[in-house]
Amino acid sequence: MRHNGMCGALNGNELVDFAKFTRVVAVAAGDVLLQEQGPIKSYANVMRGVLKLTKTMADGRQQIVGLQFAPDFVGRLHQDESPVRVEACSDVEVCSITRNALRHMLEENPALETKLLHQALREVDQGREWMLALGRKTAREKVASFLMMMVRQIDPFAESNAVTAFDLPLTRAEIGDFLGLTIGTVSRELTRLRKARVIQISSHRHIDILDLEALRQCVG
Amino acid sequence: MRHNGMCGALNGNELVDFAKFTRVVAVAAGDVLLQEQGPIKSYANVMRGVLKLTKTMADGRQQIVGLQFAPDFVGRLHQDESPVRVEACSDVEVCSITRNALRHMLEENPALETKLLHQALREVDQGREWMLALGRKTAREKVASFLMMMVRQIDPFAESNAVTAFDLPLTRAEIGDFLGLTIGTVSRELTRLRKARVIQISSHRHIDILDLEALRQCVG
DNA sequence: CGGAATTTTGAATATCGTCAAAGTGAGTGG
DNA sequence: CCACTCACTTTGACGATATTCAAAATTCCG
Repeated sequence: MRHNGMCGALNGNELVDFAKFTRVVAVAAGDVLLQEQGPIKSYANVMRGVLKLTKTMADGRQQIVGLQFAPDFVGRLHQDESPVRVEACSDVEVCSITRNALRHMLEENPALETKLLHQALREVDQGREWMLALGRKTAREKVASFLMMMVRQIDPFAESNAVTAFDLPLTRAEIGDFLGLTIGTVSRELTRLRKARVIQISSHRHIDILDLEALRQCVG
Repeated sequence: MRHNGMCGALNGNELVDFAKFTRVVAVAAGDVLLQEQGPIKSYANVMRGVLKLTKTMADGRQQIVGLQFAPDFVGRLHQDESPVRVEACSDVEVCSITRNALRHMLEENPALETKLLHQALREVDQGREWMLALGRKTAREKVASFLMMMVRQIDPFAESNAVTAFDLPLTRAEIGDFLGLTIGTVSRELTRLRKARVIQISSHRHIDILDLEALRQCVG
């Protein structure tokens, strides 16, 4: 069920080519892979860690418009400038490939384009899901939806009674930038969920889901 | 510069095939082409008119997550259920094609997949642009951004001093659903822009842009 | 011309933002 | 190992923006 990145479209020989053209790059938390409206010198695949895609207004207001996990493809195809800033939320490893090498691989390997189309369509769907949250959900529902998204990232088929635990890849400020809320509201709503015994929070980053069904109710 | 739909990828013979597999369908304002989570029996291209893509919550709250104009492709590829409801805002003509016929055409014609990838990437970009608006812009900025979007739909390169006029394809309620606002707030902000002599409104639907530069200032 | 639908406008309210202060935890260096 | 610092988070009081609900006005269409 889970998609498996560029490499999944390749056979033996192609994987050899792939290895020739790509290299693994370590990216530290906070490093910027692409600037908003900056040139796209290379593309990449996330191997490990979390990237955030952000858009910023002239006065500094910021919105996270996407999160990328392994094995997502990174970079805007068929465009010279990146429409978003791409920044590492955690330490990240990516598999980097130059524009030319990618173009070459696309020519050799039509299945790769199909792969990329699939990811683009998934990103469209995800974006629309979040548009509903941003436009119509309350702060409480937004925070609950975000937590549900994290749960699904761990276990797409989590049972209602499952107890899940994970570390948030984002700070409170980043969660706010993702949900269109301020840091204060995010913190208040998390506290509220904690006091309602829906979640448990350890050292700010670690979340235990105590009542997944209750969380589901909260998403609206 | 302007993209030209599925047909642009086809040569003479392929266009003949295309005509065999597709048929022009008239869709009245308010008609639903696809239900949210409904089956996708066919795909289409918008030939004329405006479609809205919406998502709805259990309690009826609604969000427009996309608008489609000619010559956009309609329908979620590689998925059996539509993630959005697709409804005609105005009387619309589409060029309809069955799933099987489209699959056949994609097999025959690799350039078509490239076309569809291009559109998907554009939709990702548009979605992200609106996520910024939904999450971070004020009501005033949202309404101004919407009007700017309409202007660009007419004339992508409108000059600062150009005087543009158009009919809104959406009701106030739909504009609200698009911007994550209530009908009242939309109306108030339009009134405000009118009183500031940035726009002029005739019979609710017709808009004259009196001061495009001022409108640009308002988008944030 | 008349009735329905849509839009505008107003008053009161709720939600979330702002600003500031206090609290917590991770990392550093003694 | 402890103390210190810095960044992040929590919490509180207050205020602004957008919502709700309702009534009046406008436009559309038969």
